[in-house]
Amino acid sequence: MTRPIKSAREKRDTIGKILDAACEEFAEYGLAGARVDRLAHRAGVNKAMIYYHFGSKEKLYQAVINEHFNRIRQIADIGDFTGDDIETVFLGFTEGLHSVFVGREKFIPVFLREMASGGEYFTQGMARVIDELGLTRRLKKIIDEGKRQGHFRDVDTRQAIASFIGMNMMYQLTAPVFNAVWEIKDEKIFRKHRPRAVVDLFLNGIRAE
Amino acid sequence: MTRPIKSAREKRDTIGKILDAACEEFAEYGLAGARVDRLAHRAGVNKAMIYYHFGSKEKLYQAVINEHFNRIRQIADIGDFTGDDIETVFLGFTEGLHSVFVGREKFIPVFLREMASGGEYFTQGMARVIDELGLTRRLKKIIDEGKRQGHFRDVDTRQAIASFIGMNMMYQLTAPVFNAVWEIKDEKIFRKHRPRAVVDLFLNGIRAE
Amino acid sequence: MTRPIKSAREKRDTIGKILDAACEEFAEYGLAGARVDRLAHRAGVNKAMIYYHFGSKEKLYQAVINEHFNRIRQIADIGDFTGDDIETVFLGFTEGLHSVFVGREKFIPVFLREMASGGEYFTQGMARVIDELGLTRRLKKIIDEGKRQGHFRDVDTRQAIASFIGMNMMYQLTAPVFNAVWEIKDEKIFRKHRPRAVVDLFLNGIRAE
Amino acid sequence: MTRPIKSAREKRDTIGKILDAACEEFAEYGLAGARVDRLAHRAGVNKAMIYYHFGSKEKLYQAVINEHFNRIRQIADIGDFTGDDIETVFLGFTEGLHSVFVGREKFIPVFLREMASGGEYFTQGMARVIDELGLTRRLKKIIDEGKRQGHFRDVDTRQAIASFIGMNMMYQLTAPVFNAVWEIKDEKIFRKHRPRAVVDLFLNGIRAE
DNA sequence: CATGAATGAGGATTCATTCAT
DNA sequence: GATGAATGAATCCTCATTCAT
Repeated sequence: MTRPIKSAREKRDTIGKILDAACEEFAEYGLAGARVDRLAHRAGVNKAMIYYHFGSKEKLYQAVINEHFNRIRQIADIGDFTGDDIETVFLGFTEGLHSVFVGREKFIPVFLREMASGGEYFTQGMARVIDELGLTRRLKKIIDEGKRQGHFRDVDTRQAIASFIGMNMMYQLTAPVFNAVWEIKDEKIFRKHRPRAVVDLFLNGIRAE
Repeated sequence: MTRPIKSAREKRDTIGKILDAACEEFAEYGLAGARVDRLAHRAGVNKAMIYYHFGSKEKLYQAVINEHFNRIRQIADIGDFTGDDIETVFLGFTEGLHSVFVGREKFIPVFLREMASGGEYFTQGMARVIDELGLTRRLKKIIDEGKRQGHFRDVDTRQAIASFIGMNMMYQLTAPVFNAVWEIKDEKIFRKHRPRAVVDLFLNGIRAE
Repeated sequence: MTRPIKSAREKRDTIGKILDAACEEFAEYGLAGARVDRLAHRAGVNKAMIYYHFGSKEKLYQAVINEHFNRIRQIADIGDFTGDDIETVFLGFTEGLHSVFVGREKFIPVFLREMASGGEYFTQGMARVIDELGLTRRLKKIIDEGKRQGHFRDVDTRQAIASFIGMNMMYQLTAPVFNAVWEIKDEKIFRKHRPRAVVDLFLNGIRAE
Repeated sequence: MTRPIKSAREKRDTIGKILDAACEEFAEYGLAGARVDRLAHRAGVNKAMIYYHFGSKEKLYQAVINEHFNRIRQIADIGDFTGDDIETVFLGFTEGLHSVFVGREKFIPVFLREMASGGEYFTQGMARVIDELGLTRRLKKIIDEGKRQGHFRDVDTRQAIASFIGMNMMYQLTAPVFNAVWEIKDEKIFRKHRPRAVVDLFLNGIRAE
């Protein structure tokens, strides 16, 4: 006789609904501006459930961030970025960097605000995740290798990485403002062409003649 | 009997103290998280004075942003970015972009948070200021010119600009996290070398062989 | 197939565990301060069980008090306080008064708090229990008798009773504070000697020379 | 030109009103049962003022207790309890003990509940206050002296003190219940006669024949 | 009986803003 | 202009109680 127990899926439902609503709420208003009432309403759950499952607004906030870190981790193996064609390799990196927010655009404002407050927890989490993704090591290795083999000019590797990351992330993070300022009206197309444009510029920038 | 009247300098003092404290407070906590009590304490003035001079927390916030926009404007004419040497010209742009926050590092978190919330007021302000600086037009003009004269490859001008801005701004905006993630310990030196590295990479990236 | 049914003993176990935990919880925090969650945790039972068995926090509270009244009643006949030796008789009273809390020290704070709130239910319950014990009548009778027979001075009987009760109960009820204030470090010994000291003082106090 | 500043009296007014209302509220409901809303209403002040002046419900509670301690201290010198007539001396002690709550009957339930919860702060406060009053030392000294001079029997001094305190305090603290249980209907008269009755019983109890 | 989740009515506390002086 | 106190509308969080299984 099987006692019908709330399935894992149903359980996740309430918690999941809260997490989704939380990400939206925090994205729109920030931790301080988020209202638990509104958040609960958004999630369609009783306010007290938030405290039952997460303890406090802050802990819920961290849960949202953790959840995102975990999702990033799952992207980790999207490609191992190896291969003969250097262009393909860097396109791989670019895709990796872009995929961090794809499908989770809601998280971008949360990300920016965390940057703004420079929270320990977030900084460390980012460092850990990026380390796990191996981005740092792989990028460095490939560029250093290229320099040694004479394919790349003798640029400062760290500066090159900083530029590569900046080229890739900045538009993603600031698209709304960027579009307004630079009057980009065909955002979709612009986004589609972006990876190739970035890799093209970057590789030509460091390639030895 | 002389009624002691506060001098104009002293007057500005209170307002100035409030603005400075406000920038810090908003930087650390954001608009929603900022506390008028704490802000007043920081500024060393009575809380009611804030309302006397600025009317409300939000208006004070806008005053802080406006003040920053005005400072940027004053940098506008730092150089007209003309000259024969293309490298010098782009170094000029880079300096311009960097100077936006130099000496106003406290404002960066405010900036990031505004990016996050995508506030109309801020977006429009940014657009206006950048337009006034002529950054857009000048950059576009120079790149297009270069392409026409055959100095530059036939890259997508807008993508190139997006990359150039990203290279320049990203590190500035996210230095604390970036340093942690990429283990940059000599930030000062790294920052000093950054403009040259950026311009070098960018120009090599778009230059025709 | 035998359906396993909880035995009466096990049944009592849950109810008993709840009552014990309740006494502790109410003792430490009072009715208003008691938390049903914590109480359930203390008892090691599911919170809903408390409502299943007792209906509400208040009813559980009354159950705790009732249980204590019942225990007092069972002590009632510990002695019938008769006999020739007046000292033995009063020692009997003293023992009776002391036994009210012996082995139920946890109940003392509940008792004090009830005193504080002067609840009808409790006051009446106390009156009934004490009446059943016959304390009032017997004490009064013995003292009045003693006065008539010339063994006792012509003291005000009610005042004498109030003093006798006070001497007996006050230390019991306030031992922790009393010990701290009067620096009593050998509480055990002090308690052991207390009954004799009380009876000795009291009888000498009312005895005719 | 005198700037009219809120007088000390007026200042005390709000704080004083809160303290008075708090004593009542805490007396009736205890710390946990007290409601800040109701308390504020009782005091006729805005709820936020409680937090402005006291910080939290708990701190207000401590303020109430402290205030009472301070009042007790001010009674300290009501008499120096010296003189030839031993009866007068002990009447002095009795008055001292009674005066602790006279005019502050509202505080008694607070006192009882503190006894119940055995809070460090309270216990220590009581010890300190009583020490300052010199009750302990004086009582002990007088009884020991009396024993040495042969006026008193060789009773255990500490037990005698415990009895004396019990006789004096118990009725005060538990009057409502005591009256109900022992059917005391003329409380006023009973109270008036109490000090003499107590001293009479006590002195006869320890006096050498 | 037992359990984990759910609910709704509070309850403590905060905070932008205003007022009297 | 400057100050400390006052105000009222939130806002976070708790808790007794109930429900579905």
